[in-house]
Amino acid sequence: MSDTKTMRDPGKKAEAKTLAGRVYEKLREDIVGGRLAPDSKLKLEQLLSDYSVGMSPLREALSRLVGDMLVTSQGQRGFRVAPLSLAELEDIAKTRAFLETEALSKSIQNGDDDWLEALERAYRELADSEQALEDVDDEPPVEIVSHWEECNRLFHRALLSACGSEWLLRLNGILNQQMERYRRLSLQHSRGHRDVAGEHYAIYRAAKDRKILKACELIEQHLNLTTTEVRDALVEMEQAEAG
Amino acid sequence: MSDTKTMRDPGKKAEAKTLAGRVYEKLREDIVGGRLAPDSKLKLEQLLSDYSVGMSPLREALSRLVGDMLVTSQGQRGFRVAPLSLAELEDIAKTRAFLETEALSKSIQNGDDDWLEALERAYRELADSEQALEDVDDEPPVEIVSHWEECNRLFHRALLSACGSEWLLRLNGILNQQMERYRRLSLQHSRGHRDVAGEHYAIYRAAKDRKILKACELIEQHLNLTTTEVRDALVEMEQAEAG
DNA sequence: GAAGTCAATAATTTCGAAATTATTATTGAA
DNA sequence: TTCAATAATAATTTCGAAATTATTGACTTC
Repeated sequence: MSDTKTMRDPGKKAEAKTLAGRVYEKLREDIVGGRLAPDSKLKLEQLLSDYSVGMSPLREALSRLVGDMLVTSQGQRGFRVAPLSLAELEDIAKTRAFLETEALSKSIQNGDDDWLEALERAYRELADSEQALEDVDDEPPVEIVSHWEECNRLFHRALLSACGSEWLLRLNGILNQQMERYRRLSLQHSRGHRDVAGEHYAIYRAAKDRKILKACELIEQHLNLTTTEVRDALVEMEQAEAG
Repeated sequence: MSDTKTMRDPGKKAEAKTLAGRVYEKLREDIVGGRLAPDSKLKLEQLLSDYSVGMSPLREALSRLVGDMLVTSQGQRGFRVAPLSLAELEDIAKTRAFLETEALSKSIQNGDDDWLEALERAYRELADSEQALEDVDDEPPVEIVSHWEECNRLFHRALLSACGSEWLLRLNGILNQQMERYRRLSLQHSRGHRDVAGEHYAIYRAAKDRKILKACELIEQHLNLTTTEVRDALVEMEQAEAG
């Protein structure tokens, strides 16, 4: 029987112990996953029953989300889900590319054998989950998709993990979370004309071979392709709304 | 009589309307200003009476500070002021220089006449406040120092304001706030062998003349000098503690 | 009819005590 | 004496209702 108290999995963050922490995570997932619509009002009474908690942990969770810029609050007028916009997408994408190429470059420079080993493991897990996605015909079940998203996140993390700057990673993480909102939004509109697995492999090889410039170019291209997909989806949605 | 409702001063953020917001600002100032010692425990009962508020706004303020990385919280064990360390100082300094040079470069590229005008105003205010600092003999009164800090912040803001990326500014702002904690700490130990006013003038001129590379070099040097001062002060303090 | 005032309603914000959890002190056994 | 278990204490966390503030709609006035 595994003891959860001693299971300090360093990769996965331990499940929050306080109610406030758990609500924070649930709310964040619901915002990033799009179940709470961008710019929609967050009515406290509604949330109280939806998440089955009292006022204090709920407000605490919302306050933390304000810090993450996933929720906005205007004094005495409650909370809203942070809005999405084309302009902000461009901004987030550019800034993220800037941070991520820097981190990748430093990571390849500094990364030791342990880093390479962890990178290989992360890549293989990602490749496996991408294979699993290929193997299903139509709509992949959420479980598979959700596992791929986890692997994808961990692969990117592994790539940058040796950059030597906790703050660079942290700031990039904030942007990742923002970008993830946009990406999830565009999942339905995805046309699937992209070889994401191939892109990942190329990045992995360049990093493994310590080709800094090549790896940075590839990851920038990788991010840009995602951005383009999201942008198209967003434009389409805004046109659908207007028309 | 001036109507505060219509006074939307865009530079200064309007005073928070809720109790939670005001406590947040007070707490933040007390942490950045060093009145709450790094790594010290934040006892709720103490804070309740110190800031004369109830539990809810206090916890809300603390939660937001956790998001700003000025406070840490470990589930069921309360809050602590985020610790300071030499290693983190280096990290923050490097990351900040990276973001700030990028933002300055973009700002000079994009900045129009309005930007230049605002920059000139900000510089002149800063220069005035630096003159005021020169004019007093011994310990300058807190009022003067505090005004200089405001001007300094606004000058740096004006420099970067045309960079075209809200997120770059926001992330840099987070790092500024962190750096400010360290800088305040080192104020007592400052040896005054620095011509900060001269540095500011040089940066201002380079930006005004659109010399991108020169301006970036100067601001990087400017930040590095501050970092060195802070580092020396920190080492000295740690030695004093150990000895 | 438009604009402003004022009550009624609905929402957010705040309080203080109850419940839960960590920490310390004490006791008993090896 | 040391260690483990347990009781006492101190702290954090949570609840639900009271207080405050915004919003809505009816009503009067210009």
